[in-house]
Amino acid sequence: MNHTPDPISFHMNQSCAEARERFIERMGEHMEMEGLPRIAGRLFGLLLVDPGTVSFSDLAERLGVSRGSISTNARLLEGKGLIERVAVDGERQDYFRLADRPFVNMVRGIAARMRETMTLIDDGCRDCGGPSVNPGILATRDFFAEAVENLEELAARLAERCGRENEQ
Amino acid sequence: MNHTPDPISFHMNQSCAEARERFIERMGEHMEMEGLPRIAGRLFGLLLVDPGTVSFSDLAERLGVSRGSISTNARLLEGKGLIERVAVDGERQDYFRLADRPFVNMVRGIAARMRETMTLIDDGCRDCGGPSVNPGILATRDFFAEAVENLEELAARLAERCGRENEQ
DNA sequence: ACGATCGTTTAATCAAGACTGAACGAAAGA
DNA sequence: TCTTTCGTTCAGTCTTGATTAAACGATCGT
Repeated sequence: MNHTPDPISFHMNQSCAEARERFIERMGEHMEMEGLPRIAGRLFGLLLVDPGTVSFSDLAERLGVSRGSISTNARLLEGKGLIERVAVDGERQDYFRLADRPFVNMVRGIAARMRETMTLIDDGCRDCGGPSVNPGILATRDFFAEAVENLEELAARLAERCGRENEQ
Repeated sequence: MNHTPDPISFHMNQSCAEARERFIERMGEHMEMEGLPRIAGRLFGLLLVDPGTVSFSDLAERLGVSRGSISTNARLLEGKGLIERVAVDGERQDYFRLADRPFVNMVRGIAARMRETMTLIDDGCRDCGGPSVNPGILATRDFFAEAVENLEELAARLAERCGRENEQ
């Protein structure tokens, strides 16, 4: 208790902790911009910063939100393949950690949504294919096709790199 | 007036019109899912299937929305580089059509936003200073870097292809 | 000058969803 | 069995943002 911490490392830890907090908030804002609940983004950010597993109630406490919010948003992130729920032997609580390849799954999710858009436009091309169709719709379809291909390429590259580095 | 249309082409037009309506609505729902106003999606869908240019008030009438909504959402889509506002010589009204190089600017916009988030994370890393930057934050930063690079690559490819096809 | 028509803006309404707190059923430990 | 702790769910609150109608300034035609 009466131990004065080393001023340098104390300052380091201090600023590091602040940096982590900022990172978590930033991720919350970013994910909110992307259409997800802010709490989901903060939860993801917390698990990104925290190397180990974090318990359900720790999440609620550290993020300062209700257990209900943790339940909902954790399930959401699980569904997106960004985090994983793990059982700890002696413990009754659920624990969470980052999924194996969170960003790969994230990009794949985006690609899937875009592919949906593409097929929607594709159907439009086919059904509205009268003589007087706007040629712009064809270019649009091509764009989505290329974008989807591009994203899946990116996902593959990320997956490969991920596998090389720590074969998760 | 007393001209009975060719039954085949008449039926074509009929089903085509229905298909277009459906397409417009679906595009509205889809864009709503993507975080844009539904009207913006329907407006975009209308210009996708309709050849040529459509006037401001035609948009309002055909979509059954107020002129204010057209004003707001058309500006939004213009900002994203998806549609263009064109002046018709004899007309006072504004006319709209699909943008010449759709999506290039859109992709650039997405890339810019991601780059912004990335630099924010970067700053956070730097503030933390020491050699012991959180590995999770580093991985996130790297992911954003690669994603941004990837997007800008895609934008460049699209721009080039666009320029080849109609040398604008 | 006047009236009409254009697009924009603003205040107000309205719906969607994020978040919470309490209630609930399940499971573990006493 | 009783109590506690767990995660989920549901009703309710609250915020955000989409949409509209009306007011507005600008511009054209007369």
